[in-house]
Amino acid sequence: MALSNVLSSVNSAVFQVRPQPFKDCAECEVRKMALFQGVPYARLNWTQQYREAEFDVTAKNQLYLEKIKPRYAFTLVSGWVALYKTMEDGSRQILKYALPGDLLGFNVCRDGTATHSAEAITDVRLCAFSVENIAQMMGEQPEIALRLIEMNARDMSICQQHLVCAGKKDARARLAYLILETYHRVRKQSPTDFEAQTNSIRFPLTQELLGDTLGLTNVHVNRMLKKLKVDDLITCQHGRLAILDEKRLTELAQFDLDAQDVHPLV
Amino acid sequence: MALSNVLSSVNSAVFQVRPQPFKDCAECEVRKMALFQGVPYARLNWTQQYREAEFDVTAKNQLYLEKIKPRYAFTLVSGWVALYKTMEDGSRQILKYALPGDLLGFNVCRDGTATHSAEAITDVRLCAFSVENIAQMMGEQPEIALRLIEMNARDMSICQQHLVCAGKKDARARLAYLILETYHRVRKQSPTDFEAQTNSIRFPLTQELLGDTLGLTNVHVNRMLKKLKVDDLITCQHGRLAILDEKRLTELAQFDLDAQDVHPLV
DNA sequence: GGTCAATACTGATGCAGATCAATATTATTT
DNA sequence: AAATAATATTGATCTGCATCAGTATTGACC
Repeated sequence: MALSNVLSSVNSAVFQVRPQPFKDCAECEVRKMALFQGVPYARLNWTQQYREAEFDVTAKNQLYLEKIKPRYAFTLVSGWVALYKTMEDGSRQILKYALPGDLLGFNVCRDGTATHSAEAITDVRLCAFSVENIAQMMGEQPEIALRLIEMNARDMSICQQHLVCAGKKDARARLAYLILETYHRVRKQSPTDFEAQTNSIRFPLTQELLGDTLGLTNVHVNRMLKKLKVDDLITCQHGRLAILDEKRLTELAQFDLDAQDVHPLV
Repeated sequence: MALSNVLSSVNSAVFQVRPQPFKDCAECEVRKMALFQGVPYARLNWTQQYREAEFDVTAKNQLYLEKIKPRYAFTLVSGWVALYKTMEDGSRQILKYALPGDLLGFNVCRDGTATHSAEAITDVRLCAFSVENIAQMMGEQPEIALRLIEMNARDMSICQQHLVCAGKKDARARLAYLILETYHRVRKQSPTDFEAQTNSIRFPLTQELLGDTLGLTNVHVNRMLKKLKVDDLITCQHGRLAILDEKRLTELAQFDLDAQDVHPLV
């Protein structure tokens, strides 16, 4: 992706603020997966006050950009967001696809600028927290800090596994790994996007995005995807992906389901 | 490294318990870099009670192993530890080199088993916490939870940067990156291993270890290392590494010093 | 339904880094 | 100091994926 693409998005209107009033925390469909998971029901009017706004952002817009101070951290309510770092030559490495419940933009450089950029892959809805309020929020509610530690542990494990893929696996295994990881994450974090009948998930990732995630070219992703299809391991078309033979795919990918559910010792 | 190598280390005696009594937290040389950083001086007798033992472990022994329940989490007091995942073919991907102050073995799978293995690269000293006590410790002292979040943010950023290297950079840039990152980490976390005179650090990593970190063969690491030497960017011999031209090396590696110091929004 | 842009697909060729096979050097042990 | 093991170094060859250069298909918009 060209760098100009990123920069132009910033100058154009990125956010559409959702009409007030937005939903209460008590009615939030992702709270049980998100940062406020452990907050008792009776105290949700307390969490409420830290919510700044809800944003709806359409696909291909940037939520925040590397080297720029973000005004908000977000909980992703619905849709997919790609977090990525941009290289000097304008290409990018995708670090993670955020799914509903995930926390975005919480870690920054010492000067307050973002360490990476975030792009809406689909239309998304975001719950925004002003960066100024977060320290206070964390201090007042210890269960939030513990939940953050838990979410960090999971994210860390996922990142480490991607590193293993990049360092030690060939293109086909890496692709199979990403597919399986995504399949399991979607089932957990976005269950309405899973259809049991066909064992398939909504899958909005283009072959270029897959390449930017795996350190491969879109051309080579295409060839490996074809291999997985002709081997009757998956089907992938019209924005849906079906797992046809999870067992064989898991072996091929050296995918470890246990490592998807890592916890701190607390 | 062959898998048998790992397993044999477990069966042999791994730990030598250091003669009691061990140092107080108040005298600990790494506390200000470690998990107890924020604990007020007056309350260090409180942290004290959670420390289980001190261990001295000699180079090439394993501290804990993937898929096995560890009995302790550790703060590394001195020396270098490699954290790695083992592949089906017996090769390994090194995830991180732990340096003094780093916390080891804190994240585990749901069943309590380690997600990765840990090997002492040099002789090391460890401060051990029994896994049973950690939850209580974290609950009683909120500044410990916040410090953990901070350490997680830093580790996450480092892991993401390695992912970028593996996905987007050629062998020479990756090697240069690892060298610079290690150089800066050693200066901060193990200042006695830095010599300003020669701008050099203690560097116990073999070319095989470098390869296992970067997803390269030891043969290719050797060739790239030679390139960096003939270009007068570094010297590397007898367990020491000197940076001769940090500016050019930084450019070549696309190394970003800001990303070494990532913080949560608290 | 037609136009246009984005995405998917295919073939030919090139190269960075792996693999294989030694030899040389350095560190460790006796 | 000699023996041994570990690590480093070098050359020759091979290969997985990149690159280049298209064509085909799909989806979005008028």
